[in-house]
Amino acid sequence: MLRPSILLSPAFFNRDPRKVARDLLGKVLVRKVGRKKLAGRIVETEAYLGAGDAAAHSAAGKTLRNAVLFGPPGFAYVYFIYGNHYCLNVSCLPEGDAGGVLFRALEPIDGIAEMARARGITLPADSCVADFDKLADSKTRLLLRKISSGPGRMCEALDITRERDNGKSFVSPRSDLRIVEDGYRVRRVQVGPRVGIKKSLEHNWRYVIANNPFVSAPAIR
DNA sequence: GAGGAGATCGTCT
DNA sequence: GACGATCTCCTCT
Repeated sequence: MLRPSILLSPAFFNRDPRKVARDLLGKVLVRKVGRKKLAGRIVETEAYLGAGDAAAHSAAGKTLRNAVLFGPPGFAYVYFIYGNHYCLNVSCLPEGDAGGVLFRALEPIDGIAEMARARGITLPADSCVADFDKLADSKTRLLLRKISSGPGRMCEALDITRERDNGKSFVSPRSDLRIVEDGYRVRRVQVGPRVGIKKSLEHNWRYVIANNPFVSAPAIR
């Protein structure tokens, strides 16, 4: 069940992607599919900058694919990767400056059964993330983790595709893709190098909620 | 549990 | 034509 929530404003995203990435931890990503609501707490992000960041899609300048990153802050940049997966980002910085935050993992909190179904996962009837730590059944814990622990998994769980969602606003109350603040407080944030890239490895621009079981592998030590 | 390899296709050069 | 901000399955330990 969600607590009362406040929609994040464009100003929240109109900042350095590294600050946005850190501050997004603990916020809730909400997806509306018809009358159903799917939601998950953001537990892992990565920041990508513009021209100075060789690992960023925007490093080589504006193209048809990455145009959203150069647009106004608070919009969805969705791309297709490895012939199999979609990845979801949010644009940061003012229009004209490229920058974004990649969502890497969510802790499912609403519409869990629907998200599991979208991933082809069948959950036991009594499974509930609220008491994850008390779940004795390690198989159920593993299944819950597989719903949205990874950028590709997360997009599949939320039914996000480039065709439908690229360029969508995260900050409009009418959008079916929103990020809200529900008062959750992050106790500790861990930082580390970004995953799956070969350039700019010296930067620790991956942010995770410490000890959260829904963070994607490899965990930061 | 860890590590390796294959799948598969859009984007860019 | 090469590469990639990934995931899953399979094998080995």
